[in-house]
Amino acid sequence: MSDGRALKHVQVREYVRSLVTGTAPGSPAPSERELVHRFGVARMTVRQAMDALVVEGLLERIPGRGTFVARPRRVASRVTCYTEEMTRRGMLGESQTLLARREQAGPGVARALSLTEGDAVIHWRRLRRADGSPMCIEDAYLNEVLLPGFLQSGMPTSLYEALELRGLRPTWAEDSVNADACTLDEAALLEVEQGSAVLRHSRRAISGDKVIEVSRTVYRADRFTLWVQLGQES
Amino acid sequence: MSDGRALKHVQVREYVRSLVTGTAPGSPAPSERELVHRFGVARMTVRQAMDALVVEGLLERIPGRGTFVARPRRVASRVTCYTEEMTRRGMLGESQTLLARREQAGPGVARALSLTEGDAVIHWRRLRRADGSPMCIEDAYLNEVLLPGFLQSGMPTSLYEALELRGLRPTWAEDSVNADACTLDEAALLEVEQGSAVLRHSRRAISGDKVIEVSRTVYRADRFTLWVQLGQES
DNA sequence: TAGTGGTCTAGACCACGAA
DNA sequence: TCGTGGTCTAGACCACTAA
Repeated sequence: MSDGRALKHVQVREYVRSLVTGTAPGSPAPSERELVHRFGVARMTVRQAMDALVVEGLLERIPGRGTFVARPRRVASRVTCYTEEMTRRGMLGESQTLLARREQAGPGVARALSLTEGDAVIHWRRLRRADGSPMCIEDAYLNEVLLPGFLQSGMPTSLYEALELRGLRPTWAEDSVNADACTLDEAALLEVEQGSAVLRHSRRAISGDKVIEVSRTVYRADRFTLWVQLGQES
Repeated sequence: MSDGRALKHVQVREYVRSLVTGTAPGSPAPSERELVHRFGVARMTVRQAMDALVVEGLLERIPGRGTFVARPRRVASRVTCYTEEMTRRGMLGESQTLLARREQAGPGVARALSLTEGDAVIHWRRLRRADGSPMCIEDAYLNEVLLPGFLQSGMPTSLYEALELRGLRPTWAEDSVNADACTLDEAALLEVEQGSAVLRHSRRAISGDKVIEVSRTVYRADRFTLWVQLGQES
């Protein structure tokens, strides 16, 4: 409404959105014919606007009754990094860089990053704390070609936020998780006894067609439980 | 085309779907005007058909160029049960029921199943094998009200397939995973040493608004790695 | 310039739900 | 019976792409 240049179906869509956001699921939206009169447009235009909101999951059509605010969809877990995850848990996440350098990809990392063995990668190893105590050790490998000058620009606090600025925030990830006993070195860094239970987490983080980040993280089992929401539903 | 009673936009949609399924991403779909002539329908009807395929992720429109087969979307992990998961891994999954009975829900299970403490639940405890060796011990709790006669009808091979027959297949789940050392009892059943690393997995499986199943599973860490795909992309 | 998808009109008839 | 969404028509003009 505020922009006369806007497409009509966009005007109608945003008008309806502004009406229904915040209202309870089940609340009625304006009828299509009512919007036709209000905006002086054809009914197909109104339907185009409403279709978008239905696909978006905001509205729900019930034939013979009307259009109503849909109950919010349950949505699969978002791909987050450690910093975001700890913030979500209400803990203070800190990182201590143990290693940050350019390396030549070994066979495993090369395959995971869809590179060739020997290609340049950024290896970033961090001890991560939550509320002051050790939580995990993370080894992240990044495709250097996609991140020119990354090492020189100073390491960011949140990797994924830094990637977002470059339009490379991962929107999809392949994760694997298993249990193990920690090694002597890990025990020292995590401040637990050797052989304590740990959660090993591997990730391939992807944005578009590109594998952005590959990481292996070892979590203290006494401090960390992984949470996942699966599937997609109405 | 085979059914003259079918809605026109459905006819067009399924005709286009049959044309493009199996063809490589980037292959052109028929143009909208071509379909108008072929089916003798209005262009809006064709657009309705194509819109559905675009929303579905099968097609991709490029203004000024045409409509093309989209590259398949990466999709978040489906909610699967043990039987399906082992089949997917190419292993033979077997189960030995250790316990299957009606119980009164304790406080934890009641809350997880959105019931009241003392409500009737089905408790099903199984030792699960893969290719003959122990893989995990699973304790599943089901809302008895949703599954009348479930215990009497004989326990199914695949829980989720059985639920599907009743229209209660979980399409969404909240999972949590952590690492631990196994207890003496668990060690005996899993045929590992006491204190061996295990993966503890909890699930709340949901269909629609209803919590269908709550389970706690302890996996042998030497045999099991959990795989998860996160996010949703193009 | 010709073809494509994007937008839009001004009607129409239908099945279904509620009163 | 009346209002709702579902389907459908037969056009129109636009911006963009490719030849």
